[in-house]
Amino acid sequence: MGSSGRRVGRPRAEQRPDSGVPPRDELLAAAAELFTTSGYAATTTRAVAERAGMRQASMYHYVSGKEELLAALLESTVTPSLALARRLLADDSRPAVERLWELCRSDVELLCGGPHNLGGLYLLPEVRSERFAGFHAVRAELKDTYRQLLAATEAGGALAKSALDLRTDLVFGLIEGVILVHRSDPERPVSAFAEATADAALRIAGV
Amino acid sequence: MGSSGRRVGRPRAEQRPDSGVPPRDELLAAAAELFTTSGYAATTTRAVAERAGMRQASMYHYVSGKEELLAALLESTVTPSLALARRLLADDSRPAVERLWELCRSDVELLCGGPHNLGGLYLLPEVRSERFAGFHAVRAELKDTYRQLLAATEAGGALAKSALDLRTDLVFGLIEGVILVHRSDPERPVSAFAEATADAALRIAGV
DNA sequence: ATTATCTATAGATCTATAGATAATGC
DNA sequence: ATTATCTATAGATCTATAGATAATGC
Repeated sequence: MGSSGRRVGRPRAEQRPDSGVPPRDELLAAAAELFTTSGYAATTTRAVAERAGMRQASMYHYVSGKEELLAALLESTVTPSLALARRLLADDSRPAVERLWELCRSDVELLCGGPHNLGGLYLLPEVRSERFAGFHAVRAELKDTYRQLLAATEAGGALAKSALDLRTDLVFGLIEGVILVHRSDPERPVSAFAEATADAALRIAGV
Repeated sequence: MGSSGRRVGRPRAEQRPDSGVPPRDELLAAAAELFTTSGYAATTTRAVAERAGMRQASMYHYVSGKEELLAALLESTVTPSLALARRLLADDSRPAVERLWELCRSDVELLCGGPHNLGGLYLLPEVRSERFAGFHAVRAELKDTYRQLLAATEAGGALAKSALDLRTDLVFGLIEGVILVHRSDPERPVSAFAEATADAALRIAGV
């Protein structure tokens, strides 16, 4: 009954010590690593499955194909970020600048931290496809929260709509741009960098 | 003898009005468009060749394969930028802040302007490969020029090395980050955006 | 009986080469 | 003769399905 012990079904061809992680999650982790390193199109279902410890065909027992893996990974990156953004937006016990700073810091941490470079998924050309509409919707909402937080700051409240939109784009661009910085230098300690980026974001925002 | 008129060799299967552009350049343009839209791995040699008006196999008369196309495109994006950077670095008739601003502005213009989104090539995961060492070398030199210009500003001269490096990364990150901004909203007028980004870069730089 | 896996493979690619062909050049 | 192209295709994939197999569950 415990997590280890005998498992139903034919044993795997290559046995490994049971990690305790459900197979679907192992597939996701394998896909994350391979997609960010080699790209989506260049990653074969065989590579994903084998890295997750099973044969190529067995993958289809858990997912419908590569596309589902990418969709799930994308949403898992942006959803926690949006959750935090909403919490910060609602929390009026702290000044807006402070909350904006915190959102930036934590987004950089999310994009650059973690075992594999999850932010790197944003760079894949395939991501633009309509098939990932779910991800795009969440991301658009996240960006809108940046805009609202920015508007709620003292300096931000004075901006015309077009100026506010431009600053939002620049701030959001800086945050997503760190993915590229992180890609060229993955060794850099993340948390100091996240704080420095949040500082820079506020300077761009002019608040 | 003129550019139009009869051409040596078997005629193409699908004839088109002669564009006057050499076939290799047409292949490069086709590859640029397809690589940035669909990605490198997902773009087939057939798609490139056919968009350039020839059959798949004919492409090999001009290039050795896809890889050569990407290498050439990458270098063509970054080389003009480095040339300008060097000119600006040498020109001591103007204050360093002004020259840094100009470099930022013109890089954004280069990355986001142009017929196809050339900056989008930077986002391809394949670009990290050793095979594009030429591109990486030029890009590293470009980044170093940013650093030197930053160091030459009044405020920049006072920074410790580690602080200078961090600011360089942030500025360079912002500039490359505009590729992502431009990808989400390709309609935005480029030149105003380039100026706004250069302003933002100076604010990040703290100069 | 149910489940998780396996092996095998059909069908659909895609790349790069071989060899033929249809122009101009001399 | 030279050149730029073509058609055809071998060889190497890659995806997704079909059907077999080896566990546990009852």
